[in-house]
Amino acid sequence: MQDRKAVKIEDVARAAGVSIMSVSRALRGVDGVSEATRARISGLADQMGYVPSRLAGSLAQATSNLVAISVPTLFDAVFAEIIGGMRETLLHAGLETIIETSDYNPDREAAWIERMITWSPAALVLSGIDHAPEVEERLRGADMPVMELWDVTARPIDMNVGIDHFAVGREMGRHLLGLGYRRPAFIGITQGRDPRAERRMQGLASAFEQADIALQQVRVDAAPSFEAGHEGATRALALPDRPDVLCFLNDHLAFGGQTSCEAAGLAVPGDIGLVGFNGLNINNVLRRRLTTTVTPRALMGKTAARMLVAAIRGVRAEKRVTMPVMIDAGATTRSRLTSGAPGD
Amino acid sequence: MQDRKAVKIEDVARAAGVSIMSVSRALRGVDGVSEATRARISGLADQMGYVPSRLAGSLAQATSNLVAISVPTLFDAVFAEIIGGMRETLLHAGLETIIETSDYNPDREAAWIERMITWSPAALVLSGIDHAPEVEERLRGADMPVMELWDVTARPIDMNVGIDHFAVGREMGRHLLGLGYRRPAFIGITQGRDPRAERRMQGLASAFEQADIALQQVRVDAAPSFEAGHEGATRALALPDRPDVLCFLNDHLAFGGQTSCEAAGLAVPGDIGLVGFNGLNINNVLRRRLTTTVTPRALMGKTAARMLVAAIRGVRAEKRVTMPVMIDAGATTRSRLTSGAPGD
DNA sequence: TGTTCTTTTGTTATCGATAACAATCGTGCG
DNA sequence: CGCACGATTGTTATCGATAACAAAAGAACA
Repeated sequence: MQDRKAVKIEDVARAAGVSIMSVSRALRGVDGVSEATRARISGLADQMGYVPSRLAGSLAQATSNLVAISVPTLFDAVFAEIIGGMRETLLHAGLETIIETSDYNPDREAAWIERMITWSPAALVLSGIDHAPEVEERLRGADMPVMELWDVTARPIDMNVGIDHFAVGREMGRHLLGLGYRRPAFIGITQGRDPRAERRMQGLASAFEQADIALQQVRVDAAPSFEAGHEGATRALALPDRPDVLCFLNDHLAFGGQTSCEAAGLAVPGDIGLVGFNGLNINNVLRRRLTTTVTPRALMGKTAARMLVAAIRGVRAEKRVTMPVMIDAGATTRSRLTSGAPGD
Repeated sequence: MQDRKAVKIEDVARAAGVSIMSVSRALRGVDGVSEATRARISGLADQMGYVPSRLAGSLAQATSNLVAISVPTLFDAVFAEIIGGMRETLLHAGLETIIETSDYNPDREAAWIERMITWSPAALVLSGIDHAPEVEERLRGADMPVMELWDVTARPIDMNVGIDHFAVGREMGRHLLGLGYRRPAFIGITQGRDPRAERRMQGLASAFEQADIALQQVRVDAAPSFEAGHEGATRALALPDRPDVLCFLNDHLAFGGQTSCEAAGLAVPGDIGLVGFNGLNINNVLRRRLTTTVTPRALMGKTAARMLVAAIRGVRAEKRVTMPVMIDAGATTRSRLTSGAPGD
């Protein structure tokens, strides 16, 4: 019995000698069929190789079980981890995920949202809080749950789970000040491409500013990557006022920068400090543990997914969650003990 | 004019004073409407904020524009790159992608395929050629294009683009033999979880076997990761017959293993050789370039996507493509020149 | 000017389910 | 014994599009 011609609900109904509604009810597990007939029907459906059509089902219900998720990139394990954190919870709730990579481009995100809306998704998940102008307007009107993830804002489109990037940067800045660093440099990619990184940089700058220290900046015109860090660090080391600590956009760049420093014959952390962001797993196997801020990616995903599932089911409790982060003091900055905090 | 109550094709038709079929034709860009009315209709549709329903459209056409892609994991940049390679081509052809991570679990893949079929996807993409038994049977019958990616087989379900992992392993084995290595060890994860890695291992073993050398094996019960390589290398170095070259499942494990060697006070490549697989970008910024096999991930994805698009449009030319790979001699194995190939 | 062919436009059935309401069946109770 | 109510089952309309066929309008030609 190959399903040469796909069997549909009607065929099952005929075979079972019941109406299609009974089949529909039986297979969806909703109320309104006796246990006896439900068992008979679902047995028959299995046996006949019945495959329901989500297209038809979703059309009739005017909503699908698709959760559409947009992230900037999958090359950064961070987003893979966030997605991983969401997926299990969503799958458990019978929701399918569809993933887009916007490549840090708001217009791409906007175009994708337009396309996704044609699928009547159960919910929409966006990375960050910076969107193309038309997007906000579009989504605030819709009654579909929208989750903005990874960054926080006082006025989310709908729901929001993330970390406070400005505070993260400031915290790290204070930490570095405490360790005696006085010539910090930030190494990132082209201004504005990664708004979260910009906010961290601003936080960092604000911390140093309180000590009347200016944060130097080096920008590489590339995607956030090992290579970008490598190049950025190389350029930073050539600055007239050579920095005593390099704060990278994230761990990836920091790893790439590390080799630049070694190539330049600089000892880490003796001659120069290196700081990343995220606390990737690779850190667990490095000889010299990177000083970084550890972000709760998987937990963030899971939290967001739980809130989404609740919202989809009509329960709307909390709307905004700021997740805690933790500085990993690491070994690529000098430890407090040995710091002789030289005035400059 | 917010689309409080979603405008549908009928509303546009009424507004334009034409039938819904004219609107349908006009907006899809199919033949059968004059240029004048097409322009008028699509202008009106824009203005009214009309958003077509893919659910309805796909139901009527009995096929969606969804291409469903299953990969083992997104934590490995390799799969992110393959997906990246496909996406652009698919998007260009008006196809949407939906991604699953099976976590190297055939049953999860099988369950996902069942779920995806309910969406009438335009095509299905699977990683590798090893599937749950029911999957092959299920898909060979279906008339939907199916692409098996990343590995090659003489008898694909439908289409197949990949590399010959056995040959890759054998090639590397010969290379290492030529460099004088005589005590090789393979470091992987639990047997069978990653079938491609097993085939590479077998290729490696077969090369060494021809020189009457046995390949030792170390298995770590974990996901392929930096940490797994770290632990595997540590264990390999403790073997009674200490290996002179460690062949890791992939670059990730090799990077993790590198620190083990350094921690053990072994010089690379002086005391021990390290070999990876894939040629990840990180290799471009390492002080010591990893000896590895470079795989054409993005190109593979692009090639597969092109073939899929053709198949979806009804053109079916080539069905099987084996992509070339290249050994990157790197600096974590001794160079031919300095090798004194000591007999053991 | 009438006929035929080609374009353009419209009508109706259909895709495969679910929602809302209608009908039937038992059973408890006065 | 008969009525009413809850549990089960069925009927019809609908979701929002496309396919297939039908009709009308122009263009070309004798």
